[in-house]
Amino acid sequence: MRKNFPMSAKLRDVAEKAGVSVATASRVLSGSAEGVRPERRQAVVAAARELQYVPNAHAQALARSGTTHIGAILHDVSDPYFSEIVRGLQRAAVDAGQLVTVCNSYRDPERELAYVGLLRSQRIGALILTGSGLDDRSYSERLAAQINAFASTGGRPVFIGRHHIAGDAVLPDNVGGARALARALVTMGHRKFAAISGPPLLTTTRDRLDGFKAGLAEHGITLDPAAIAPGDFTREGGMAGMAHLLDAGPAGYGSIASDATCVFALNDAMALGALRTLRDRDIDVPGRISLAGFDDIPATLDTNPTLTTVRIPLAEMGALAVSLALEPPSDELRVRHIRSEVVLRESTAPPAALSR
Amino acid sequence: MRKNFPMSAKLRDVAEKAGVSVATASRVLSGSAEGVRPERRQAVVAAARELQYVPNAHAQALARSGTTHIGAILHDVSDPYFSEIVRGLQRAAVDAGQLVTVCNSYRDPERELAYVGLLRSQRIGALILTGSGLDDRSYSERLAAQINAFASTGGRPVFIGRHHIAGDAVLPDNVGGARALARALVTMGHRKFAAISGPPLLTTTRDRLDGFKAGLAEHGITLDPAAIAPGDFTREGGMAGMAHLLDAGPAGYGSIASDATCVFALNDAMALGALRTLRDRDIDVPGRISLAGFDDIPATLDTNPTLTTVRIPLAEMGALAVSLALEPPSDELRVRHIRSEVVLRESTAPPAALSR
DNA sequence: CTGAAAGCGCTTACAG
DNA sequence: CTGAAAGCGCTTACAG
Repeated sequence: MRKNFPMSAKLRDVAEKAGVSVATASRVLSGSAEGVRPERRQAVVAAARELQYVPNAHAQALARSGTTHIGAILHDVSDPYFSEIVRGLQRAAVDAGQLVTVCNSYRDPERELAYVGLLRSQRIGALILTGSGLDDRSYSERLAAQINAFASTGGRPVFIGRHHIAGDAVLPDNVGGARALARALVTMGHRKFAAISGPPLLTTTRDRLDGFKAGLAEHGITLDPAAIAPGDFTREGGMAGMAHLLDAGPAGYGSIASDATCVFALNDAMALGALRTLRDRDIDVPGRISLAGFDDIPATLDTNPTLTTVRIPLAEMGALAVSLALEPPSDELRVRHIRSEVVLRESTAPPAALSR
Repeated sequence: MRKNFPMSAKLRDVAEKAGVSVATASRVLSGSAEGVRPERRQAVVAAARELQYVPNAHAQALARSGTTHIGAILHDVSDPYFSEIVRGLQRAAVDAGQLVTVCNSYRDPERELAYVGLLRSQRIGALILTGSGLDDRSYSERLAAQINAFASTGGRPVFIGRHHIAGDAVLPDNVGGARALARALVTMGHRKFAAISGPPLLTTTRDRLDGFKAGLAEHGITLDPAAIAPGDFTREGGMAGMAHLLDAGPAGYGSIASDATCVFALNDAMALGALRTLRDRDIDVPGRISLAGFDDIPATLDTNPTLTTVRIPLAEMGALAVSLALEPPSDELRVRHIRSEVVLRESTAPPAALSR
């Protein structure tokens, strides 16, 4: 590509114009040495400006064997959960003088693996793998092989979210957050629950569901498996999940609306969808049914009612991952546990039976 | 960086292991030639896999003088407007086998300029400048100089949004959309309007405001300058803008609430903020005041009431920009005009005086 | 303080 | 079909 175009000015052009050697030009332009006579320095700077010189980063990367590029692989930048993480990641990366290449895997393991290879070939210094791990043996092993190869050549992989692979990681407290949420809802007076789940193999799904069940169990409450609708962490999934609960419902009850008083959607995107379905059917939230999500994405403040959720500091997690990746490597695994926090808003209230 | 680490396998290693020359190894691995004897081909492939060989993209870029990388500079990926554009951009880029590096300028001209340089040095093949232009002479000239330098070496710049710089562009119809919105609102019965504006120098702000005024003017209605609150295209700006309108209001009226029946927030993010302020003050929307935004970001469906807005196909714009950038260069300027469309939802209704 | 030269890891005419 | 060699545009010991 770009075959028959005038090439952009190169270091040699600058050096010639300034009447110095390329070595000297390189020294002043990449600042690696301050020991250049002021007059020459200025000549070089002037020549570079005049020629609109921009160094060829590839040549630099090759000569230095290293880049100032970070790679990030995540589900989808336009998903608010990830876009918040990316925000923090970008901020921290820029502060450290790093550029970041963002790749959307759409939760496709093959695509993720392919991106790891692509980013490795870019000789990125660090790779942030954002998003849930997968309870899949073969996938984990293949990913681990790639990641280890990357790390063995000095690359710095960092995971955000629980994976079945040893490595530096930033781990949100999905279990603890969901447990705390369950406790809060029980304290509020709820006894019968339903849930809208996430993709079955994601560790995030499992952790949040396990945590929630554990919180209920503390009060002797169990979550009827029939009251767990399948979901996929999207708004549409939340709509469908809620419809599933309302229409099919736990066997014998006809509909959860006549039974459960509170629904836990495993993430906010689905909670937004669930809220939409409830509203379309004129089911009052929280009057007739309470609804809670997880993540605390910005949109939770714009719904009416505002959404009860579990806050995890997404942007901070992104920034933290970058700083982990940029710290000098160490022999021991670095894992940062991120506290989550229940945020009670308008979508949850004591069940009608109590408030009557 | 990565100094005392075992280097990753290089082509020479693969070639040795396979018992062929690096030329041959290169040919089979980069597929540039199918004319390699099957047995050797297989040996090379096997060796590459065994060594976990990943080509060094920098060496390739240098040897080929070209990359498969696209750069994009935009305000902020976590802003839903841009995150939608990025989604489309990513999709189209990946389909074309391109990686994309996303840079957040935060609307800082200096930062934007710096990124253009950085991306040029990465020898990206195309650069997508996303976001509004700026009515600023000095900025436009400096940016134009950089862009022209990029283009003159075969780079493909594409603008999304109106800039004061000649170049291929994807242009949403801000003027027409705002005009159509004004018409629709007048048809609905509104006669007195207020607005929450955007950053003053952005062409987007100007276009939307001009279009809106033009639409009102068709019906002999003028927008009182005092009824235009300053804003900044953020949710917080929308909250403040609405508060400004409610508290200060046009001189002589005390508050727009007692005068205007409809508020136009120049983008959806601000409309969300405005809605929040109205709700906090128990002002019914659309009962007492109608509210409209612009962009049709996904969140407009999750508010209650849902938000009237002007839809511009953000993801498609991103994809279109990529395809413009990837088309073979041409001598004439390519400009794609993107139609916008008024979407009436629950936040607008005939003014109370009419419906009474 | 400065320059000539080797080397970073590939690709690609050019011969054979 | 295959290999030796030049070249992509830098950086950086190594001499001076």
